[in-house]
Amino acid sequence: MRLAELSEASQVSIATIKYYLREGLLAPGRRVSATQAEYDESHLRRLRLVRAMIQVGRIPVATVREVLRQIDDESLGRTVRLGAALWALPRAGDPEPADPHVRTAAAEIDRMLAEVGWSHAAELSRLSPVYRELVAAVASLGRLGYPLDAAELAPYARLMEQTATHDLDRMEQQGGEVAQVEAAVAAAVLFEPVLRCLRRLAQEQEAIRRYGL
Amino acid sequence: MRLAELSEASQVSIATIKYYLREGLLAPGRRVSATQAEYDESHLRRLRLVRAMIQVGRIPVATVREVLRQIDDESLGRTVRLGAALWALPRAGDPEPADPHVRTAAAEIDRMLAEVGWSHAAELSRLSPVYRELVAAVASLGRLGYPLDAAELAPYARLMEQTATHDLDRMEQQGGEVAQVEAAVAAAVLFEPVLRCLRRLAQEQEAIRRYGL
DNA sequence: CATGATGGGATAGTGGCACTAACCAATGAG
DNA sequence: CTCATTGGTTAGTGCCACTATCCCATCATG
Repeated sequence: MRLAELSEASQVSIATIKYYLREGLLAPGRRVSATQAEYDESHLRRLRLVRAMIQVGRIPVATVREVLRQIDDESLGRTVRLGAALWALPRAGDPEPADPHVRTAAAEIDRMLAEVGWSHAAELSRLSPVYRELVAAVASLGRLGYPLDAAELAPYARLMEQTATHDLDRMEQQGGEVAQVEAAVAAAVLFEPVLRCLRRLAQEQEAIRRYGL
Repeated sequence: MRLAELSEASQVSIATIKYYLREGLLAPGRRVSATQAEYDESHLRRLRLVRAMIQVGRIPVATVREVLRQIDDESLGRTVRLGAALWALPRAGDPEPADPHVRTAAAEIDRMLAEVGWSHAAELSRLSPVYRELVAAVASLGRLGYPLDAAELAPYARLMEQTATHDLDRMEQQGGEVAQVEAAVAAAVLFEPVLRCLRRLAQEQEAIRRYGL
């Protein structure tokens, strides 16, 4: 497959593919000669993943590069690679630890972690960028006047635990290690719009059920 | 409260507040005189909502304006106002109906709606921009090689149904109508990062549980 | 009353980011 | 031979959320 064909198959313009090559989001093709390069299915798959992360997941190019670096790091085992790829994802700034809203948010989240039984890995969790992002999100809700305590967070956490089980089940159906980690990233990133839409549809349904049309 | 005080209380720069006033995201203050204006708690609350929507929810300014217009539309009842505000939120482009991935995605979603019992409002659902966004999201997953069928969507839908119940319970705890609709928007928009983080934490937990550290 | 701060209004500029267009010399296919 | 394609490079575009600056009519204070 040449560049033009890759562009045709992926519906991504040649200029954009060149840009991705430049930015290191796509491995260079196998050089057939000094001015010809051959691309294969793996390039097409990777290109689609990149597009999906950027367009559907709205992930900045620099972050995508970082995630891909983890996916392709052969020196890591599956779990670590998966974790590393997921840890590379968050894009929110860290919370300000002096802010009182942040302090109460962190305290409630810790209580919630204990409540749902994730506390055996609470130390690990606190290291995770996801944890800090969660603190920031809960704090900003508190600042807005919608405080969330451990009791309110816990049921949501349990529901997300169930979705996570589904997610990993789906991941395990994939073949190779790279494909599995790619599937996990896809699940983490691309599934989010799906869940978001399902939740809003469910909200509409529930509102209709409660208050009529 | 004068502009400088509003800026101080909200930690939003005067220039930015002026920008929001210009863009119609914030009602002008009560004019005390030709060159003085007075702002109150409602301005502060609204300003915080706007900031949260833009910074946490990454919602474009034009969309925020549209959502606020619905929130403030006194001529609508609560349910309609809520629906209108939520319908104003989506920002993804409509799917291309000719695309085969889109067609299968739509078919599976319709089967899923029937399966989870939302079909009594399926016609309404299909009108909703959320529905079209869902179709686009599922289609793009399919294009990436991760097809989702009705059987896989349904459990997620049921889980989101449970979160939606929680959401509306929380909303009903709010006092006035505007506050309730604002709370619903906050739930729809600002809760998403919280859910996203919880899901990723849960994925980490589950990965550790399955594969060890 | 003098003076410095504050207000609204307006306009132009900034910085980040994801492309996008254009050009180039080398090369390969028909 | 001739024309299309390649990788590489550079500069430009368009959007968007601010941000900075100016203007000058007030207003608060001494």
